[in-house]
Amino acid sequence: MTGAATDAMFRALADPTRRAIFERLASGGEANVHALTHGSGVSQPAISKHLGQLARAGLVRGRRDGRETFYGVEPEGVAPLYDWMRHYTAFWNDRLGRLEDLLKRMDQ
Amino acid sequence: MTGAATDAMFRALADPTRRAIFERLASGGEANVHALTHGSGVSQPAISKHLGQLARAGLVRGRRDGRETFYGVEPEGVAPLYDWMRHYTAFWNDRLGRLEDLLKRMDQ
DNA sequence: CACATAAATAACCATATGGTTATGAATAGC
DNA sequence: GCTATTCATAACCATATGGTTATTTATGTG
Repeated sequence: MTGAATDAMFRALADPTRRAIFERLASGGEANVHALTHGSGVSQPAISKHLGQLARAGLVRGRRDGRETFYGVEPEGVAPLYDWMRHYTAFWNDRLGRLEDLLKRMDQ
Repeated sequence: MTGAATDAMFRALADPTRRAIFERLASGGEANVHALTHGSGVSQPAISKHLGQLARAGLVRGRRDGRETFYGVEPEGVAPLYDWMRHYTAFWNDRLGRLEDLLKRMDQ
């Protein structure tokens, strides 16, 4: 039905702590686990678990550097969200479809 | 931070059964609880509870008619999703922003 | 080498969540 | 008026989920 990727993504984004992590990485760029833990209100293991879920959903990616791991957003990871919106809501389908047509015409 | 509406929406869409209900209403138009229950794999009370959560998230709306309640999607309810995508991902911000500019120019 | 720091994992716990059956309240139909 | 139907709500239950405190494994640093 809805595809495993879509499911994982929606579930990953359902938790406010995880959304906060994603939003921070999206706005501020890469950060290591230590930095993400600081001021998050939860423990380091909690952050690591959230990062794991976000990574499994394709929303972030970890880059190991020595004893640190730097995480950053995976921009393409949000695509299922776009597709879902496009596919299942007539309103946004019209709107986004019209926009996509325009873009296509511009590129020609 | 993320706004109560956004939070309610993401949580409502996190469950596959609820997404299925929304998708069905989006594709097939209004339906009453009885019809939505049929073939859903879960009981009528479960469907009613899901509809309640979707309604509280602003994603669907119920219209009482006699002893039936017809539910349909609330197209504007998905807006927080669009806003979130637009705001927190540079990739889609560029893409959607560019598209919105084009639309605006077309309207003038 | 000894020690500190970073992050992942393990083990555990309280609670949120999605489901169930039973019941209630309102409306339709014979 | 009696009965059936539709939906919402109540009460309850099993499990998923998000959190915690160890602990382990690497990697730096004195």
